[in-house]
Amino acid sequence: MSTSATPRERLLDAAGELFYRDGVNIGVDALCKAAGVSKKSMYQLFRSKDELIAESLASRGPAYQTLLQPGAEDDRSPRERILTVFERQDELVASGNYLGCPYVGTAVELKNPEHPGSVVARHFKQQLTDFFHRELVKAGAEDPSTVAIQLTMIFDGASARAVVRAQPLGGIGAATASALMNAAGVHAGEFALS
Amino acid sequence: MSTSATPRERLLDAAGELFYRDGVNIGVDALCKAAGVSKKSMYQLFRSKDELIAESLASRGPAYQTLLQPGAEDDRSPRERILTVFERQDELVASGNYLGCPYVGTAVELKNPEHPGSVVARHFKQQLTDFFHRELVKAGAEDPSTVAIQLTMIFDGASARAVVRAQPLGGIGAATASALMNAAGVHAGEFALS
DNA sequence: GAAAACGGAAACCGATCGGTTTACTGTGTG
DNA sequence: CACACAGTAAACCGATCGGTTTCCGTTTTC
Repeated sequence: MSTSATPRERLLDAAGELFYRDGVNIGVDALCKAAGVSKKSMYQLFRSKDELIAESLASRGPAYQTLLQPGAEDDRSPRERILTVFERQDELVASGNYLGCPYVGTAVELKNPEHPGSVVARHFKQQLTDFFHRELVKAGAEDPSTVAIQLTMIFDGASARAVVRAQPLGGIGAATASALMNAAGVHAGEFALS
Repeated sequence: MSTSATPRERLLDAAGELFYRDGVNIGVDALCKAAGVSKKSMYQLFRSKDELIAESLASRGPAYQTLLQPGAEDDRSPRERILTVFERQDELVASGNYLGCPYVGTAVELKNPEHPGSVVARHFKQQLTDFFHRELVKAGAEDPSTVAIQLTMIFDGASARAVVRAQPLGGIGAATASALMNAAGVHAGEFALS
């Protein structure tokens, strides 16, 4: 399984998994061993462990985004597309071994907002907010900027709940997002100017 | 300042601060040095570092609760009492050096829901939800159990936002809680049966 | 086929990890 | 006075930390 990809890919994959599962304090030795890569190679591919943290987070961004957000070919209503994010989060939690949003979790562990990993986390969260914002504009929401932020907060709040409770969410995220969108004038099946 | 309290109190104080500021991976040596307590004393006061993590979290619970929740003497409406929590969170973030809810943060770092520290975190979060629930019942909310959970999620979502953005929240938590309570039939100045 | 680059295994560095132990200094208490 | 107790300082333990270096085999490149 491992020797097929390049050392860089193997490292990014192993780092993404182990930093998430064990936290950013896992040792470089364990990381390299899991990736089947020597420390020498690692340190000539990445300047430091901190850079590897940031790069592994960034490299998993697109896949994580695809996992949560419906694609452009999904032509359901903006409201349903937004709720899809929360339903997929629900499934992710229910599938077990969910340890919270990797980006928020890493930012929490790093403590330092200027750490390159924290910068990546900030960027990813903004992308999620941007997705919500696009859909809310399509739905003709009154204040899409505020509601997009609120939906992101609900997403992270549901994530926090899943972590501290270590139990399935039971649809509470989608229910909350739904209630909030109702309050913001985004109703079922509604499109702007239609 | 430090030698006045007992070694146990000094340790719990230093642990509460350093585990929050630097994460639970801070070393026992640094902890004892900050507390002015020898490692020998520490290890005969606490079975292990893990136990110290849990005990320090638990010992700060009441103060943190008092910091966020209005006291019983505050006779404003349940809705206003609930919003007070989010306003105080806002102030906490604005005052700087906010690194997220200590309980959620520790649970995230520990990764293990059976860790004694995670158990304390779960208990504290339940207490916050219980506070919301009591106020919602007083206000005659339709589904107080669900809304109490949703408010807790908004609290933790706002906390996550503060961490990843490293900026003031600007009242977004209270605004979201407000919108959600409106949707749940909890309006300004409203008391049940009055 | 020679040379250069790639990359893994492992030793090595000083520092720190969680935890134990020894030695010593107070501070009462009989 | 003697004794026990509480507590600090510091050495000590094996393991691991992030990071560097040496060695050597394999692959690519001309």
